[in-house]
Amino acid sequence: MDAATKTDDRTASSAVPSSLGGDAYHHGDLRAACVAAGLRLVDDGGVDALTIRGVARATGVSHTAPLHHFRDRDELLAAVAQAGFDRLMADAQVAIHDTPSDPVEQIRRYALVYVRGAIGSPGLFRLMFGDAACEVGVEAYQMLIDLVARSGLADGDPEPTALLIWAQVHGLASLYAEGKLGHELEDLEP
Amino acid sequence: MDAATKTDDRTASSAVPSSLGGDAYHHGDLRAACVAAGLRLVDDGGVDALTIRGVARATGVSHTAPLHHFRDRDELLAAVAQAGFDRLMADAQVAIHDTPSDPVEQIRRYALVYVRGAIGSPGLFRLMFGDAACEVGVEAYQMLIDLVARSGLADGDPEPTALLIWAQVHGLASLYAEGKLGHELEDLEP
DNA sequence: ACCACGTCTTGACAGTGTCAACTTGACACT
DNA sequence: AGTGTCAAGTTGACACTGTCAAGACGTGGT
Repeated sequence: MDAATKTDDRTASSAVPSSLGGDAYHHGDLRAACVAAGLRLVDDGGVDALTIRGVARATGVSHTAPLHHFRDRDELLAAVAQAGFDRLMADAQVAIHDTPSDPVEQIRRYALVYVRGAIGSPGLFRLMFGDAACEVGVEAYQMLIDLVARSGLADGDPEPTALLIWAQVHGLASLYAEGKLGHELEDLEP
Repeated sequence: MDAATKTDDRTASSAVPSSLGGDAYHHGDLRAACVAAGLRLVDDGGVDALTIRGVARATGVSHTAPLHHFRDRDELLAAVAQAGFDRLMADAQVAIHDTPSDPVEQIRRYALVYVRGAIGSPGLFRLMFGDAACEVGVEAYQMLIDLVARSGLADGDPEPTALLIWAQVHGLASLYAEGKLGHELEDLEP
């Protein structure tokens, strides 16, 4: 067991507004520790393995301690999904940063990050798009809209085009995450 | 309902629910009844509402009776997903039957059935594509491959083209099922 | 000093999946 | 007849989960 206690880096979700109250208390930062443990549990074990008592055990606290940071299990799931989106956005930003003058190439790299994320962490991907985490993920979509707008692929409103691209990429990623695809598209990966 | 199709395999040949008065010790066809109840539970309540004890209550048997027809909960989920695919296939067959000479139109109708199914029963759709029901659903994919092969849209192997179409349609359907889309594509529905 | 509040703990309750052992009914056989 | 086998359904139990109600701990404010 590593890093279960006192995870003191920018682990996740400092972008959350102040409505969720303070952090850094007795445990150090139990909320962030729960999210980190939740990411690990989801990665090996799927969404079902992400339980309140599971993250409590993983962080070494009692079984109801996480409930002081998440109203119920759905809120814990949403927080972990938010962390997944943060990671996705960060990866996309890194992948895009190399070619700031080629928006079409940026869209392609965005799609690659998306699909690779689904392949690498199918459980997390399924949580991000398959559960009550509805509000979350809007930023990732907005990012694609901006890319399409800058690419000139769409005349006028970029949203319909972005929607189709999103659906195409999301569909491929979903099928990969479900294991329904093998290596048909491996040649897509540069 | 389309419950009594091929669900019978080991009930001793006859065992027809003659005089299903309700007091029979042996339920007429508990397996089919569990699948039907499971479809209802999933429709209103989502995948989490589909529990062994739930279908047992809905069918009026004891809480472990379904376990004689489904090894565990996953097998129950898979059976309900299979029923969903059966319904999807039947709807697609009906929609396609009108225009046997226009494969491209058939593909369009297939996609519409797919997306409409996701909108009409998001919980069932999520179960069909979001859980351990991996093996299931191959027939629906095979059907699309056949349509593409007959349409002449692909030169040679129809599978890559079918895969892209499937991903596009599946992505749209997923986003609808998750409630991430409103009515942007309503004009697609004729 | 004191008190308040946020944090965590203990303890409990209702559901759930799943197993073991038993009972009931329907068939086949000699 | 009787007997046996076996699928189908029952009760009961165990471990696990989410969630609530009180109480204990420690830190900060006054």
